Formats: sequence, structure tokens, C-alpha cells
Amino acid sequence: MMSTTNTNFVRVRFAPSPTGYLHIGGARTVLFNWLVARKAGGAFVLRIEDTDRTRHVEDSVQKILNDLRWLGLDWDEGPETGGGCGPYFQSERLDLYHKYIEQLLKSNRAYYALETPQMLTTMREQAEKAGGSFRYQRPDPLPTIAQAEAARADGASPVVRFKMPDQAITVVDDILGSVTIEPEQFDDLVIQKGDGFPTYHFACVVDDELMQITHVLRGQEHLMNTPKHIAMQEALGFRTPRYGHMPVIFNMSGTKMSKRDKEKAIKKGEPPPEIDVNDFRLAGYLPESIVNFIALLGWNPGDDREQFSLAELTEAFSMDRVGKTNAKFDRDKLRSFNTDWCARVTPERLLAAFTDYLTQVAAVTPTDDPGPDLPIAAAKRVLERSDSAMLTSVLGACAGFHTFPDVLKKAGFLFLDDDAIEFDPKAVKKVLTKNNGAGYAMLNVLQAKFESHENWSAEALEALVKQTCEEKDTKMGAVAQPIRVAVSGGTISPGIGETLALLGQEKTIARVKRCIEKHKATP
RNA sequence: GCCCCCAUCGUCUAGUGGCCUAGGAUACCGGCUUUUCAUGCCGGCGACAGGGGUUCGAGUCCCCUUGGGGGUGCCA
Repeated sequence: MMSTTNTNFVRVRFAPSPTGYLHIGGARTVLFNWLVARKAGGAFVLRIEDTDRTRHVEDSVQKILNDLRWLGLDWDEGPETGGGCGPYFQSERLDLYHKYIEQLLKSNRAYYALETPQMLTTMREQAEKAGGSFRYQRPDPLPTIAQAEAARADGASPVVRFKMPDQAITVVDDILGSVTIEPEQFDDLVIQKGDGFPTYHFACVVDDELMQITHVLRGQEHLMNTPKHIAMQEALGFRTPRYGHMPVIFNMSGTKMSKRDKEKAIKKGEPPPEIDVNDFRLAGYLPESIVNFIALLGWNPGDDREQFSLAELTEAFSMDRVGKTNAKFDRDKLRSFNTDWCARVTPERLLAAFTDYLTQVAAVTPTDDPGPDLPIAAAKRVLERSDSAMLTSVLGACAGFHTFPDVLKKAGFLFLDDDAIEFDPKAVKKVLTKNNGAGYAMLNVLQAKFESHENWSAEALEALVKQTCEEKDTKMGAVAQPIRVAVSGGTISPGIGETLALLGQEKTIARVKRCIEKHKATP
């Protein structure tokens, strides 16, 4: 019989805490883990770390799952998928943690501690005043189990602390190399809270073992946690997975990208920056460009290539090309990536993404969140008044746009009621009123032509406009611009032939008429 | 304060001792294309944090300084 043990087997995980939407930095962590798994043909596990009941946010698991799906990152085991190592919610694994807590207690590698949070806070404040950092002093003698139970009966909530070994610990890191930390840097950490829940450190170590995680790829903010985890693994007889600590992503200002940036910007009256994956979705980005962009934040292929689909990333990715330096999140460059991707994907894909964008935006309740200025009304209107064929044409006509809101800005007027068109005074002055109303004169000529024109295709209309130019011995601008203003209220629109074809003959004529009449009413 | 990590154009980065008068992308500036807004194309500006070593030779190796970041929770 052959051994079926695969020595190369790879299992990685992403373990978010359900406190809101998926953060863009978290998205990069997922992506890299996902890539490691897919590259190796291993498993990608999703685990929900909901051990802090005070920070739990309703619906956030669903939100995170949605964000992952939108990005195209699937998981082999986890919520809604199941798997052989479940449950995948830590709050449903309490018995498991208790069992290992017992083991550590029995083997004298952990003990009950009776200080209250208030006492610890006071001690910390005192240590800070003294200019140093607080180190928890292991009690001597240690509280007995009987004492802990008595305290609990008394209404106290004893915690369990892990005895950190008195020896240096070396973290072998696939990204940073070896990092050795001296024992003085650690005190005995709490592994079970007063409410009986495990702390992050403990649950994480137990689950990584039980879920057979082979590689842990996480943010650099976890580097100093890793020695603690290694010490616990040793005490419990667990294996130590391979570790890799990735650089952190910052704002252009150098501050850490955080959800609070949004509130700050709103307070200052500025548009809030996109921070969570969902922000980018609502801002009209393609998941392709987000994935591509964050992949290049800390990883590169070693050559000049910059465009990568998920499949191409899977092919090209390798851990040894992950960098060590923190990166700033350059939204300008992301925008450029998005422009490229919008031009690159198939019309079908672009239509699907645009429809998703409109749907997501239309579903936002303005009172939900004092977020950015989302074109909610416009999105609803477009959804109601168009179909797939129309949207495909609109997207084609707007080719070259950066993000989906640009499409709405450029072609949104198509979906307005004719009498809802608002004329931009500047545009009116520049292209219609100027030169003794030459623009209006042109509109009068065009109106007659439009009424008798039969072939209402973009090409034919384009030809009609060009022909008018020749007749009047003038440039395109003198003909196209007045039409633009009449039909859209401003000077921005797709090519003039496409614009009119998309709008239709009836509406074109109605809008031109209305524009001329408005002028007569207020000369 | 203590511990740890990091350091190339504004930003993301290539660079693994001679291919480097440092390459690409983005941003910015200029030009071309053009019926508006974009796109596209061409060109330009722009960096090895500083100081010591090692070496025939250093962006690349070592040390110090400086700067940035992380940790120091009954958060994850």
C-alpha cells in the first residue's frame, strides 16, 4: 500500500474578526493566502474569529463573505461551505478551547490569575508614569484552582494565563528571515478571559493546529505575537506552521488606513476615502483592478509586467517575491489600473460589473451611512429605464472612462426626462449665446434636419453632422457642441453620433426644441 | 522608555558586488490625435536617507546615525 500522505500539502487560512466590512488591507492578506493555496493546489480555509463579544457587529460575517465573493476569492472550507475541520466560527468551538486550557492547567503551563481589569489598568498607568512598560509579574505562589473557584463563587471572573517560558524564541519568517526575541519582552499572557472565552492568541493556536494550517501569512502587526504562539504550540505539543509577516498598507499621508479615516474626512467636509472593499465596489471599481492593484502592493513578478488577472497571479505568484517594506496606497494608480481593466474586459463582463455597480448603489439608503456622494437616484433611474443592450451601448460609447460614476456623468442625461435637463449657464453662454446666438441658429437648422432624417444610426447621424459642417463651412465644434448642450445641458457626452443614436429621434427633437424655446422665453 | 521590523524617483517598484551614465508603472509637465469629456500615442521632469567600513569595484555586504512602521491589551 502506498502512503497517501502528501508532504507538500498546503493549508492556509484567513481569519477575520466580524467587526464590519472587509478592509482593503485584509483583502490583500486574503489574496496572498488564497494565492499560496491555489498555487500549491492546497486548501484555503476561512475561519471567523468571533471571540470578542463586545466588538461583534451584526451582519458583518455576511458582509465579509460578500466582499470575498465579489473579489472572486473562494474558500474551500468555512462558513456556508463547511469542511472537515469545523465549526468555523470560534464562538462554536468553546469546548475545544476549554479542553486545551485544562491540559495546560494540568501540566502546570498555565494558571488562574485573579487581578481585575481595573487593577491591571492602574498598574499599567503607573508603569507608564514611571517611564517604562508594564510587565505582568507572575504571582508567587500561584493562585490555586480552589482559590480561583472561590473567587468565582464570590462574583469575580478569574482569567487563565499562560506561563511564557524563560528563554529566547526565534521566529523563522518566510518574508523577514529569522527574528529572535528575548524572554524579558514577554509576560504571561491571558489565554482565557473572565467570560470564559479564549483570547485571540489561544484560539488561533488551537485552531491552526486542529485545522492543520501549514502556512500563516498575516500582517506585520502580528510579528510580536508569533513567539507567544510558538511557545503555546510547544506547550501543547502542536506543530508550528510556517510564518510570513507581510508589510502594512498606509494612506498616502503615511497614516494607517483605517475605517476612522472616513469619519474624519466627513467631519472636515471632505469626501470620505475608500477604505473597505465595499467602498471600492460602491465607488465603481472593477474587482479585477482591485485584486491586480493590491497584489502589487508587496509583491511583484520580478519583471515589468503589471497587468494580472487572478489566474495570471496564481501562475506568477511566489512567496519569495513578497517584499518587506510598507506601502502607501496610491489611489491615482489604482484609478489608472481600473481604466485599463475596463478597457480590457469583454463587453459581457463589463456589463455585468456595471449592472452590479448600479444595483449596489441603488440599494444604498441615503441615511445608512453619511458616506460619499453616491449617485443613488441616477443609478435607480438607469436601472429602470434601460436594458442590457442599451447599457452595453452606453458602456461602449463611454469607453475610456476611469470608474463607473464617470459613465453616469457622461451619459446619465440619456435617462432623464426631457424636461428635467438642466442647462449649464456657462455652456449655454459659450456654445449657444455667443456670437449673436450662432449656436441657436445652428440648432434651428439641425432641428429641421433631425425631423426629416430617417436613418437614426450613430454612423448616419455622425455623417449628418459632418455634412452640416460642410454646408455651413464650419468646424465640427460649431455643430456638435450646440447639439450637446441642447440634448444634455452641458458639453460632456459621448461622440455626437452615438449620443443621438442612444437618445433616439423623438427625444433628440424634443430636447432641441425645448432648448430653443427656453432661449426665446429668456432672450 | 523598552523590544522588533523596514529604508531606490511624490507613489508602487526592478535591482541578489561589475550588465546602473539606476529600468518600468503611476502622478505631474509638454506635444500629437480630436466634435466635448475621456482614452490613445510620443517626449520630459524625477530616486539609491547620511556617515563610516569591506572590496580592484557597493544601490547591492557590515556597522553607526537618522527617518518611518509595528509591538508593549481580559482587541484581533
